[in-house]
Amino acid sequence: MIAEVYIDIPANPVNKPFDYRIPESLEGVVAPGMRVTVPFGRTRRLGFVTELKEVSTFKKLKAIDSVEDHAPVLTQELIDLGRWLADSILCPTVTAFQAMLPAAMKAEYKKIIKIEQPEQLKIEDADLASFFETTKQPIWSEIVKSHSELLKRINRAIRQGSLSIHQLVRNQATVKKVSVISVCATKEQLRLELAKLDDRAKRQKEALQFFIKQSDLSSFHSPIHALVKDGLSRDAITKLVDKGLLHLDQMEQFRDPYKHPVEQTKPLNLTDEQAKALAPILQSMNENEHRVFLCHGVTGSGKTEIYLQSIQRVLEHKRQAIVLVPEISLTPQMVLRFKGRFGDQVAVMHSGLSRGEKYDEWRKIREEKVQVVVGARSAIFAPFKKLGLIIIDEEHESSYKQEDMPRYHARDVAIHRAEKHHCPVVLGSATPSLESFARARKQVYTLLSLKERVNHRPLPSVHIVDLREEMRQGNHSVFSKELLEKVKDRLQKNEQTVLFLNRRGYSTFVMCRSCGTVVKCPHCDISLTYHRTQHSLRCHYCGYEQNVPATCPTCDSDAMRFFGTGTQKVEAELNRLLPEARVIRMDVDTTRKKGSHEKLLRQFGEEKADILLGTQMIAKGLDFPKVTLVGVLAADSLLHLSDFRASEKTFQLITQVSGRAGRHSLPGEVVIQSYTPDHYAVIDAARHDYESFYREEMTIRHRWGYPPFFYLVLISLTHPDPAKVAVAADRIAAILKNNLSDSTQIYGPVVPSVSKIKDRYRYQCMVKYKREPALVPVLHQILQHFQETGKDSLQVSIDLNPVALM
DNA sequence: AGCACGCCGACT
DNA sequence: GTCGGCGTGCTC
Repeated sequence: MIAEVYIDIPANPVNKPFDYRIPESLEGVVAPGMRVTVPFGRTRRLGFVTELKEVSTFKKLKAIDSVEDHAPVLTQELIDLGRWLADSILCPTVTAFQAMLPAAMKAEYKKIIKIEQPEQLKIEDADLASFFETTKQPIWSEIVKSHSELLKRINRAIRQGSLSIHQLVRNQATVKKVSVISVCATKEQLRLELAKLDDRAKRQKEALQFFIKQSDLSSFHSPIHALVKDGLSRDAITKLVDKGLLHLDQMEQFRDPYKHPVEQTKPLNLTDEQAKALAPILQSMNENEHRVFLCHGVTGSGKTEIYLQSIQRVLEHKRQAIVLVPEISLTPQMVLRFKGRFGDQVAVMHSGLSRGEKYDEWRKIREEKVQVVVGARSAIFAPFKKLGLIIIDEEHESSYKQEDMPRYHARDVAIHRAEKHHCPVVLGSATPSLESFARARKQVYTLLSLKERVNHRPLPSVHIVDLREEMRQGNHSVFSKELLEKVKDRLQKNEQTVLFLNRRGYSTFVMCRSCGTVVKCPHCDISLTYHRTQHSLRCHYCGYEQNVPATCPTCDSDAMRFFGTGTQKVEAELNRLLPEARVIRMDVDTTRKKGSHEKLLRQFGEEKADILLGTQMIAKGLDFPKVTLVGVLAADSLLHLSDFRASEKTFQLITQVSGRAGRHSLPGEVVIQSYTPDHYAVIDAARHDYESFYREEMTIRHRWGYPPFFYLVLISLTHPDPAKVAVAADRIAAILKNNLSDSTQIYGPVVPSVSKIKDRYRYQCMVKYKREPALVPVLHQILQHFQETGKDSLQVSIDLNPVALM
């Protein structure tokens, strides 16, 4: 038998299956979807078996070395999905496979130097021989790092055959094991041993007495650490194991990040609206019919309950469900809602888990120990065999699109998988993406509308504050008079406030007042942000950090001033203006440590703070009864991005943040501060009028030829040498113009607004098209010709349907 | 991605 | 003459 194998090298020239002979010893063991180690060129690599066959067009086949998995890690459906994905987003097929598996399953490659002829080596190079005698595990890469002076001599020894190099392929995935003790003796035998034991063996006697006391010895088993915790001695137990009275077993265990028992909840009564929305989803499941639903429901309209009750039906049908939630709203609160309803049938996948935990959650899915997975983007690849439903909450979120290779959109993958499984997809959002809403309008998707909050809580009243007016009246603070008054009022009433600002750090840039120089990152084309806690300037793109210059680096004047406002500055302002207020700040800087995100939210929930101040990450999912005021400090901070989705993002953000107010019995109020208070994104968000925003934005998209009216492709090039990128960009633009149809428009090459990142200069070309059959072949050709490998080379990245034009 | 092959310059 | 620079091309 012959296996087709995709080699674990994400590069163009090896992006095709390689044939390998299956040795007799592995006949019947190797199956499609398994990982194998194979000899490749002069190295050994991991590969994915995609197919078995009888004949190959190749004459001399190498044999598979070993199999890495007992059972396939990719189902047939996922293998096909990987191929489809690679084709549709132009990435190597292995990259697609890799994305479907937890990181722990990525192979680790090591080269180890082995001594073949110790005697010969001693004669030829006694020095080297003694070096290898003292190093236990001579790993090639480590020797290159710390003993590079030896390399020449090692190479010569290899040529002469006294040393050789061994390629190791290590699978990082490890299964956690626990030692379990059972008893393989009768009580009689135990009593006999007890009598025989020396008086000094006090601990062994204790242990024996413990086991004699057990009611049912034959079925007794317990992890060894539990026995130790109960006061028995580990040494005594192992002694008894040695004597053959006890038995020690290794048992596989899942690492469980959510081990606390969860109180079970029951389905809630649905409102008429909710019931009306749920019915067609259930019907579609009953009929095994693939349909895409767009559930457009205002914040607080009870979409989650609809999800939960649809999943209920999935489980009744003995099928499985995937629930995608944006990473930042995958809070413990959210997880609890699903665990509360479905208990241990739920696996959770998100970045906060350790490698091992993620691997175990994944294994629970593959081994069919769970029926539901709640997770961020990559959970869309959960290896379920009988999918009954896929839910994508907050469907408009840009985090569903992976921003680096493989650049897939979880929504597209979901729809593709659901088609294969003949099951529905439910997209949920209070602010659907224009693409999705347009499809619903065209009846490609089925629209489900929830216009009211559950229990008929009114949507919060929204006030827009004109910051220009505020400036004219001499108020240069980050707080308008109105907002500050309202915050004070909440403090007095013992209610809580959420303040939202989309910038972290203290101030966004440092400028010299006398010559206008702005301090920039030496590696990126971006101004540095001042962080007050460390009193340093930092680059939010590459992490570069430097001290604040005392004088201007250009003109040497000491007129360096801080401009722009970040969360740190707002925090300082709050402390100054309202010293009695307790403030929690949440941004990347305060939530870097594992678990701190949850900790801060818990503190706020327990009313240990009056004000929650934060960036993006507080816009979603928060549901605290005492929050009656939400302030958006700079509503237009996103509007000035040179991105056709700027208005859409602004509208979504304001709507989402506003939704945090007044979710319970106390009525909510929202204050939006803006320099462009008459922008339709601001006004429509304030009026909670999605339809109106949709109409205005669609007119603009139509006028400028943006999605959903046209499709986009963004081709980005980077190179350390600005001249080289420019040349390549020109040539690529020419190829596009020559090979694509006339109705397709090619823009660029242009230098993007951030022209350099991490010492690499950037250029971009954009393609706008409606129908373009030649597109994929032409893009393939470009990748083939221009994509180089290596660090100081031209990097070409192609983004089909980009979500951001950065 | 690695690694070898291969063809040019500056050294024991 | 050799060592070693990195351009090119292949890996079932």
